[in-house]
Amino acid sequence: MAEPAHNSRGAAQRYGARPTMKDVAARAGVGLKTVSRVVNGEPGVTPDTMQRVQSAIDALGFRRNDSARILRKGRTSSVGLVLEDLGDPFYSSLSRAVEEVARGYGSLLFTGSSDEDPEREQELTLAFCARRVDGLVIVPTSFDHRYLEPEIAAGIASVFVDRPAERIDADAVLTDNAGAVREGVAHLIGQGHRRIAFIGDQPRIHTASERLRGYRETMAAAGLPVDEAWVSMGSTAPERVHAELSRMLDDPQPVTALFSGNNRVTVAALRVLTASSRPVALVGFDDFELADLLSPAVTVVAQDPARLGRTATELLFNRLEGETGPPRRVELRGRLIVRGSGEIAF
Amino acid sequence: MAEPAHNSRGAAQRYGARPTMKDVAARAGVGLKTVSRVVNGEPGVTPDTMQRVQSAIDALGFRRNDSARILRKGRTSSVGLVLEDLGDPFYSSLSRAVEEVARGYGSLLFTGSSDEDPEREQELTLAFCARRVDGLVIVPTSFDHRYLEPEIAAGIASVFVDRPAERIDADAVLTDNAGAVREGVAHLIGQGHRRIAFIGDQPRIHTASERLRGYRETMAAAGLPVDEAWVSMGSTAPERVHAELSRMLDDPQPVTALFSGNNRVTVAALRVLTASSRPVALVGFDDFELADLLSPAVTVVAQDPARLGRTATELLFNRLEGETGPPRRVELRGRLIVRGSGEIAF
DNA sequence: CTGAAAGCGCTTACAG
DNA sequence: CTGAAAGCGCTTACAG
Repeated sequence: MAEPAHNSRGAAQRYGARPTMKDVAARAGVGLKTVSRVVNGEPGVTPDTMQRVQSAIDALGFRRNDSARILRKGRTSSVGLVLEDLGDPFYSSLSRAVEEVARGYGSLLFTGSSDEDPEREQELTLAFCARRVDGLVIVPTSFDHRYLEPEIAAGIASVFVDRPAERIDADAVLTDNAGAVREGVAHLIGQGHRRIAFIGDQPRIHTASERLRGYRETMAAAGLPVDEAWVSMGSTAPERVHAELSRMLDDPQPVTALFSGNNRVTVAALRVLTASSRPVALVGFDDFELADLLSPAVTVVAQDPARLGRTATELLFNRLEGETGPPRRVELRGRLIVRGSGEIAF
Repeated sequence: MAEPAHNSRGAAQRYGARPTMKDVAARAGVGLKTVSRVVNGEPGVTPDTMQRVQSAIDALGFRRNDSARILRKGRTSSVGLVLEDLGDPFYSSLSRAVEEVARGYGSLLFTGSSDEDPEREQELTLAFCARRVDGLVIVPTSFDHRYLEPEIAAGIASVFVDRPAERIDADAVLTDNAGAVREGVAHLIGQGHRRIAFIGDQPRIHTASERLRGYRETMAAAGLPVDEAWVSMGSTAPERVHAELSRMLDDPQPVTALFSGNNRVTVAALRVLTASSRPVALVGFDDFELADLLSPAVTVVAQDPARLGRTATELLFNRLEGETGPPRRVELRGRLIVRGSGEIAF
């Protein structure tokens, strides 16, 4: 990064311009501490003095430098949020909820996307720690969070959300993924389906493998065999989903229903199913906008991203306010929303 | 907010625990400056000394406090993003693009939602300024940005995006809203429509009034009268859109086409149109996921939120790297995407 | 009611 | 190659 420009007088142009409390004190003819009192609304200043200080503040365009304040005070009143992709609707709802709660506690929010890259997650998280955020809300992507141990020991609160921490014991707020999938798959079985496909995200992602587990358990409980050709885990890129689903549909013994492992898979699958001649039942994991307007409308197992974010952030601030006790794990239930696509009977 | 807990020894529990460079120096038996050199990878340290310092760092779990560093250096390597709603897909795409560019310049991102409340915009923006962000990217909602003048004078770069600044001269990256609407409305006229409705956001929002202007200009240019009953500006809450559109459709002389002023209006309108017995043409402002899967698929005038964010942030960093010159205004073109709903002829 | 001194944890500018 | 002193802009603890 470029350094700030300096002018010929050798003073930093950009930041040297900024008046400080010392400048205000000099102009108002008072001590530094008096300015500090006025700026922070502390009592014990004559109305007359206060007036003089305020005039100096206005004249100079002074604004307190919170970086300096933070250094002295300890608390930064900021929270870091690390997630997979700020641009994804699921995470943006979650983010907004985190923001609202943090705001209620007077905290500002740093956000960053890990892009499902463990190294990037770590880099971001530690950068937030270096800024001394009071706490972290993390949608983790890495397999080892021991890198956070010194930070946590030093007092940075952290709550994991959507997925649990790996190799450390930490607060986590999750959806009961396996349970939610069980409900969705059982629903398909209830409609008479026997050959049910499952297309999910990369198996190394905790939620993805949990959801797969829910699928397998439900099939097994119903005494239905699972042909491994019906199961596909990997990238949620549309091309891959298209290819896999097409393969399953073109089989001489095609699947008659699909459970899709997240909203990206659902959207990609919809494009294939719309083009398909044979009706195929679909239940998707995660709700999405307009699901009710498609034909057929899409049956989903919905998570509540805002609630995940809100719950996690409340937990974070409880910790910051001194709540001790062992790490907590909160599980939220998914909710089956019946709309049509999941009720296409076999 | 609660103050950090203090223990009975009177030391700050949370932050007192944190080792500093001084602690590292003491443990390694070197001077403070040597630690600083090692931490920052500066040259001129014996491998042996470096080794000793590194051991001390690891043993103590030291991480440089960037708040302190920032105070001394001037630059904070952070950017503040203020927008309407982090949870809205349009803005979350924009945010992600801002994040990517900022990351490329080594900057962290503060984000905050104004919720279309001018006071909240100002509060957030000035809070970011107090943290001494290097620059601001703002989707403005207030009618007067003179509150930013001292900050800008003091060197905080700022770029407005999606909507221009009011009452100050500042860099802005916008979509040519009126132009894009003209294209969409002309398209409807081309399909034979004469009674075309326009439902938009609150008229005090710049983009909303610009889009309305585009509608009126196109109708006028085509020599078509506009019945004021066809025009409705206000909240984009689904209930209001439902009521207004229903009113227009139930009229003895109903509208035969609708231009919807943004994605929230489009979504709300779709629910009404789906239930309508008579086919009504629709062109929406802003593209949205799955628009192509609805029946009919939805014709839109698309903006590129990621490009808006990227362009604005690039401009911001150009300024931070010393580009002077008068405020710039960049206008991006909208793009008509023909999918079906806009081609329902009269 | 008011203010001078010390210190938060770093970097800068300088000297050895 | 190494380090002591001063300072970034505030707040804290204390004295008057």
